[in-house]
Amino acid sequence: MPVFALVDCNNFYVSCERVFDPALRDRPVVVLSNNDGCVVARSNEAKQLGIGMGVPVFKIKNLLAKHDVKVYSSNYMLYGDMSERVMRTLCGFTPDIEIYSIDEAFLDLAGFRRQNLADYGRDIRATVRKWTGIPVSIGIGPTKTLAKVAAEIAKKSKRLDGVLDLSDPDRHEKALGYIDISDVWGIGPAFTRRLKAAGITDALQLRNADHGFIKKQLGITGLRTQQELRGIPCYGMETHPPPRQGMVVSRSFKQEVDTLAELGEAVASHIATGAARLRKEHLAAGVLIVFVMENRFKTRGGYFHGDTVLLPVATNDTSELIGYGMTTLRRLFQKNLRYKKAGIMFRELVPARRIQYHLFDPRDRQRMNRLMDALDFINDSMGAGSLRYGAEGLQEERRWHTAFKHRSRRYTTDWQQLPEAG
DNA sequence: TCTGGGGTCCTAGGACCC
DNA sequence: TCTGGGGTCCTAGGACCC
Repeated sequence: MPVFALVDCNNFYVSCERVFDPALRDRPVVVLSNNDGCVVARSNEAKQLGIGMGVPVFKIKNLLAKHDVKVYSSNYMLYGDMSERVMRTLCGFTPDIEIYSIDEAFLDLAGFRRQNLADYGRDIRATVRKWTGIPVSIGIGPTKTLAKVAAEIAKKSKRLDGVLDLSDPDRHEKALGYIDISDVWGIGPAFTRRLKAAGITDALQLRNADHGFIKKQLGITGLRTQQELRGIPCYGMETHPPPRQGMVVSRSFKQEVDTLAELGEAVASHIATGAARLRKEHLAAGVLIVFVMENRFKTRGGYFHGDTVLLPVATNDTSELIGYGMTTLRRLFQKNLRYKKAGIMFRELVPARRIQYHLFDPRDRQRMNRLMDALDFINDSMGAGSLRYGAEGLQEERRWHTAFKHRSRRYTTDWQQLPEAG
């Protein structure tokens, strides 16, 4: 039987910014989504001001100004690099680790049962803090869902020192009573509504509810969540990530766009990004989907316009994919529409080494592979976007670009942007 | 005026077949 | 005029996660 520990970075993006700017400590700080649209991370001080997760920035402009909240655009290069450092540190404590997201990992501590697990957790927490500067909370339990519950309480409680061990079933009842139904892993807004309508408001009530009722209301997923709250594991450790099923690259625009030329640049650049990612993962796509979207808050419906291309041979060749992408976009494009977002999806992914070639394929694929290798080498060593296709556009300021008005420096991944000691 | 991006899984319903 | 039943596969939409 595994013992799950969830290690959860506190306010991760904000914590990353604080590592490199200690002046942000004890101050309200928020980090924004792409295009500086919504709040995606908040310091505890910002949470206390009532700033919600996912709130559009324009709705809280006054609040931000009034309390002098420090605002940052997303800096994914920085956060991705900090995440790697945290995960590497965790790997030193056990080989049985599942990296669940950029800021969370499950560890299997079954081999450490003879020690005091909470002590071991505190050791992990202190080490991560010392080596990376990132504060974490740790929850321990017999299922992933209970480990999540424990971490949630550990994060909020002042007395717990950031670690809570719920491996003893006698402690479940009290812990579950603290947890609002909407904070349970697997219970989102729709399930919360259904459960609250039936008078179920906390995790303890959910655990004790009639399982036939839960199955009927929430389906098999809800039932699993309930089982997990009862200490019966439905989800195991996934130490090796399953192969991905698809890949999406999309961005909304700084300003709305109404010309085919601009949309073409956006789509071509998303294809270039996605194809490079495919090559990095040694995959090729059998299907390309191109889509453009109008402003979903202004259009009554039907704001999504997409079209699918079945590729004759699975490919990760940027130039070939841009060719198909542009043909598709021309079919899709409508004059007099104002577009707010463009994107591409790759589906039917196959390992690049096992591509099924065509007898009468007109392309010299080996030659193109060598070209892509050279392209990737240059962009890896000189920075993404150093070498681009003309179709992606070359101008500095375009309406379709994404806004990042408050981005911090790439402290850890760019020699030009190292932190300076004064 | 201003509202992110990238994933997975489950389910219901339709098409199709025998 | 009567008018089955069951299996599989696919897709779209909904729900969830971070």
